[in-house]
Amino acid sequence: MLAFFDERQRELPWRETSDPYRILVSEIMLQQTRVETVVPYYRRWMQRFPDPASLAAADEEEVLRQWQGLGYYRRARNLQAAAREIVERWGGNVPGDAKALADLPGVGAYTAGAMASIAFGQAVPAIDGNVRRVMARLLDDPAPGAALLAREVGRLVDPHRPGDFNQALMELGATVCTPRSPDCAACPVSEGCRARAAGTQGERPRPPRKKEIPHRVEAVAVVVRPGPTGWEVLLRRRPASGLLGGMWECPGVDVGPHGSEVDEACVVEGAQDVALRAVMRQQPPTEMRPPPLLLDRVLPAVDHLFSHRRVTYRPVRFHAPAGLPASTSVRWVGFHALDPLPIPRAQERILGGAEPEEGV
DNA sequence: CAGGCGTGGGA
DNA sequence: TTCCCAAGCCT
Repeated sequence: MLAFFDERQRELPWRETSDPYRILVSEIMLQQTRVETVVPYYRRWMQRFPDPASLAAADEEEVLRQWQGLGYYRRARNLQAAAREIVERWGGNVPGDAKALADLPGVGAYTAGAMASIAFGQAVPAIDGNVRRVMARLLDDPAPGAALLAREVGRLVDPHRPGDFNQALMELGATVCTPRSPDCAACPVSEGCRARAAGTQGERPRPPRKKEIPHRVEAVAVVVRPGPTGWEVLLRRRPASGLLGGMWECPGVDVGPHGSEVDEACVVEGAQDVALRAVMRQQPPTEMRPPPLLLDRVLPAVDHLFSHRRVTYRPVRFHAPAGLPASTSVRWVGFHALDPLPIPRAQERILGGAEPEEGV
């Protein structure tokens, strides 16, 4: 495995350093995310947040902005929380103790093992999806449990080069022992592979049963108004927890399952309703009258697939008068001043086709 | 332990 | 188009 790694490992930016912080950032970014996707994010991140102190001191909004497009945004919040813990509790140095690592927010069994072995040279296993698949095939076990995997990999890990060994196992899974059509001819350990001997490598590990993902329709209010430098749009910030936590978006509301009787009138009504709610929030409840929102037009639908649900956004554009106030969770932002705000992909697509053509 | 939690790329 | 993911973690 070590010879395989020495010969076949890919050149990756986080393999050019021994800085535990940099390795931590790469591990968090790589959770459920492709290497090719991570590389540019990693480079930009290291430019902006080169050490735990700079990350700890940053505005959370900028942290999320740097993460924009990577997905699973809780990782970004957790990473900043981890940086703050590293600064305050560990003097700015990532702790090398496996227990202390696992206590950091966003660091679970895999990441703690990866950090302990790769960054600190400890002979512990690091079991991710690749390793699970490789071991399931080597053992010809359709569903190896966590305890068995930890035991077996822990027994195999090289005490002199634990980090390289763990990465070799992952690299093998990523480039040779792939989920579909594994290249057994190129595998350095195919002779000891029980699934290969039995011809069952295509069935290991057993694929998990897939669940039906719900498809919802969401009415979206694109409320625009003339501003000093062009059109502005009303955005609200999502709650810190849950889907797209802390990201900014046009106000939207679920109006039912896709395929049901969701007609255009229903969409317009839902959008207007949620727009008014966003504008009215944090208003003096007494003399505030609902502001006039002029229906402009229904914009093209945007279909988006999340990890666990599918959403068809039905944006409707309204014009609002000047002078409506903002708050901590509601802002008016120029279409050409969206840069600093963390905005999810689907919202980018909605906003991309939402700016009025006419001048102010 | 099941389910929530993003995104983009390849088959 | 549709499906399957890809270096998991948290509740």
